[in-house]
Amino acid sequence: MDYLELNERKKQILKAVVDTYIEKCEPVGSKYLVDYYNLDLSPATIRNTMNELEQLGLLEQPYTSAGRIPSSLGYRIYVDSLMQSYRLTSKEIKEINENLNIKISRLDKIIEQAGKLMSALTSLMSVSMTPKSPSVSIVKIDIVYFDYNNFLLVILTSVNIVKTKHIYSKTDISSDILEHLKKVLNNNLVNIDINTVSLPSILNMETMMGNYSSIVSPILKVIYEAISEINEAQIYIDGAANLFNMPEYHDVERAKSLITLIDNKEKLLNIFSQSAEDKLNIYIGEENSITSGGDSSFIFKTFSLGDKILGAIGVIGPKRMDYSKIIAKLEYFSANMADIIKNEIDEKSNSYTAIDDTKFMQGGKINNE
Amino acid sequence: MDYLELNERKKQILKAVVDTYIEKCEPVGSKYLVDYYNLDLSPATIRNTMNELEQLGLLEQPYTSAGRIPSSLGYRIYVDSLMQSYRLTSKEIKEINENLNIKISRLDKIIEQAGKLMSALTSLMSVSMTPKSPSVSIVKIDIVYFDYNNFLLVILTSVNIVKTKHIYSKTDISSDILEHLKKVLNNNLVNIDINTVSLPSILNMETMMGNYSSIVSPILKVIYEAISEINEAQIYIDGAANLFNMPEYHDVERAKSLITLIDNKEKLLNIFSQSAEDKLNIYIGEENSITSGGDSSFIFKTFSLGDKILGAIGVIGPKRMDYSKIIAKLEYFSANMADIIKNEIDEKSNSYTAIDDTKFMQGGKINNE
DNA sequence: CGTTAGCACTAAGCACACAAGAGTGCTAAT
DNA sequence: ATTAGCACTCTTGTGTGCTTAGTGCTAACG
Repeated sequence: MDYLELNERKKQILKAVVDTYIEKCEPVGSKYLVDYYNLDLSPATIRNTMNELEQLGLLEQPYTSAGRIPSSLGYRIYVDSLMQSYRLTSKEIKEINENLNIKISRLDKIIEQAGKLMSALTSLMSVSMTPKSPSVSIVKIDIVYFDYNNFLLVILTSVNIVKTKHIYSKTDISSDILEHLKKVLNNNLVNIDINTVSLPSILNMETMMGNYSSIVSPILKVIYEAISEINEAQIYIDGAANLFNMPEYHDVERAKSLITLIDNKEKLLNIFSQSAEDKLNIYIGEENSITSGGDSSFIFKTFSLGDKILGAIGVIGPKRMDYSKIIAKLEYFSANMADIIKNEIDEKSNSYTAIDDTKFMQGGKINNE
Repeated sequence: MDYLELNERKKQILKAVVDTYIEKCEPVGSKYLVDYYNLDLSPATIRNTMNELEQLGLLEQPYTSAGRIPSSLGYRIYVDSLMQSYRLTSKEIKEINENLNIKISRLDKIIEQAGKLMSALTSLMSVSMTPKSPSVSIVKIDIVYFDYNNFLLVILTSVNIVKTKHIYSKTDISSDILEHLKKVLNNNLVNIDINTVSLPSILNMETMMGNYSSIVSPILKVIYEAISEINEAQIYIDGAANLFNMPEYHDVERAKSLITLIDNKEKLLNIFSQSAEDKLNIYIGEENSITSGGDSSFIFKTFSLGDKILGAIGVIGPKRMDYSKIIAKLEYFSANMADIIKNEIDEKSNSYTAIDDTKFMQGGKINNE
């Protein structure tokens, strides 16, 4: 089904139906269009056209002699070709800007916060994601010494991710051995693509450690783990409760299918990862696999600083969502996220910024020396 | 209303009503009790007793001439005094144990995973929390040097939390200054209660840095931030979709009130923090403030290793939940979490374990030296 | 020939009545 | 003190008819 096959009247009526349905969430009848759009046509003519649009698979009828609602394909044509792009009002921009003045500096927290804001702005459920970079290399490896048995592995990567991991060793390890290990690690792991690091290649380094190879072997495994975990993305969902304000999710089954995403984010991760960067991604109804019934749409966009992808943000809601408005907000958001983050760096703490991280050791017996 | 004021028959009937209602989720009538419990009484007698129990505020009638359902107070008496404690079957224990064999080592991930397991086991929504220690001190502070402008602050605490935070400085900082700063920090911050660290006390150290005070001043602010963030607890919610399987949450408003918790975890944090440690905490209906209508109950328990609290885990669901079974599982869980975590330390990676942590620097211009 | 008026038709929504069923409270008998 | 019996209450389900929104079709119209 192509947009070009539609004559002007069909386009006009399809657009009118979608616009109206987005607003009212009720099947749209011919009379309504006559009353509220100046089409200069009689209801009968509109009915005929609607019928043809139904034949084309762009409109649907919930039951005989009800009004029409758009099909997924109908929404698709609408989004691709018919919809007017919405211009944010200055009031809306002001509202966003006021809230974008985020007072935190961790990228993951910023992204989480952005998600919260996005769901508040759209009254939908928002999904935001920290970056998952396709090719990352290690810039530097360090090991911080706590005592003979406890260390902190620090890995700095080319995408400015700092990965830290606590290492606990039952056998004592002297700082000499550690220094040696550090050198070997930096010589062998720096500047190569993380995805090419294999367990054997890591264990190769064991032999380079000569006498210490057996002591160091388990540490290397931990390092391998840390490296493989660097690309783990984080997904935040917010505004789930918003769903219940929309009539389509008063049906418990539908609501459930979206709430399930909160527990199981893999699906979202898949969609995110197989989607285009820096482009608006729109999945309508059955076009995405996130909902069983195919009643929901998912729109998102990545945002970046320079050539670095910083994350992605989007919303999930009923097929009947106000695409143009949401797209406008999403575009504004992604365009400005980079600036916000940049500003943070400059303003925060008199030219200082910090990305922090807290984790727990599991009862390792760490003593002050 | 005290349990002791009830005679044997009242207790028996109250228990029977609660048990039945938990199972059936339908008002319980006198005839049902006669048929399924050998009370050796006629329906009429039971009706009289039920009436008295209603006067006492332990039972409620949805409408004239319906059966009875327990009130919050009724559940309370039931939970405190009437309920038989449930013994997990060997099959159930086996099921738990199989799933408790968690293959990860980060405490926060373990707790998240435990939450997932708990919700799967109970078919309710689970809530789990990482520890929030009342008194923590710093054991060691380190600063890892990346280049003249980028460092990683590492703080090791007495509760084995490793807090890391990236520091970016516009002005170059030599490793000499950094070494000096490290000494000052360790001399002044180690071994004192974190809650007593104030911003002025941190800025006092500025003067100790002599000539460098102005350069170091912003870094100290970041350090203060890091310290104040150490006690941040993390809350995980899982199994939200389970709610929709229960008739009480087919009412959208009720479901909404619980789903809201996912977006706004403060409420849960409050309840967690004002509750007893190492004791089972049970909040029935209006006894908690998490739901507007007071239709839900919240049960949780902290778990610890030695005298260290490792976290808390619990479930939220309808007042009509199978208290005895859930309590049994929660107890088993909290009793065994410490062991699991301990085992992890021993088994993982040939006597090594690691707690990791990944975060992002926001476009700081970090270069390999 | 495209457009429209007119009309028959369909299905949902709503109100209403009515019967069945579940379970009560009360009273009088045991 | 307990219970059988009965009237009463309220929910639930079903069936009926009316109304309403909106259709599809046909025949007339410019």
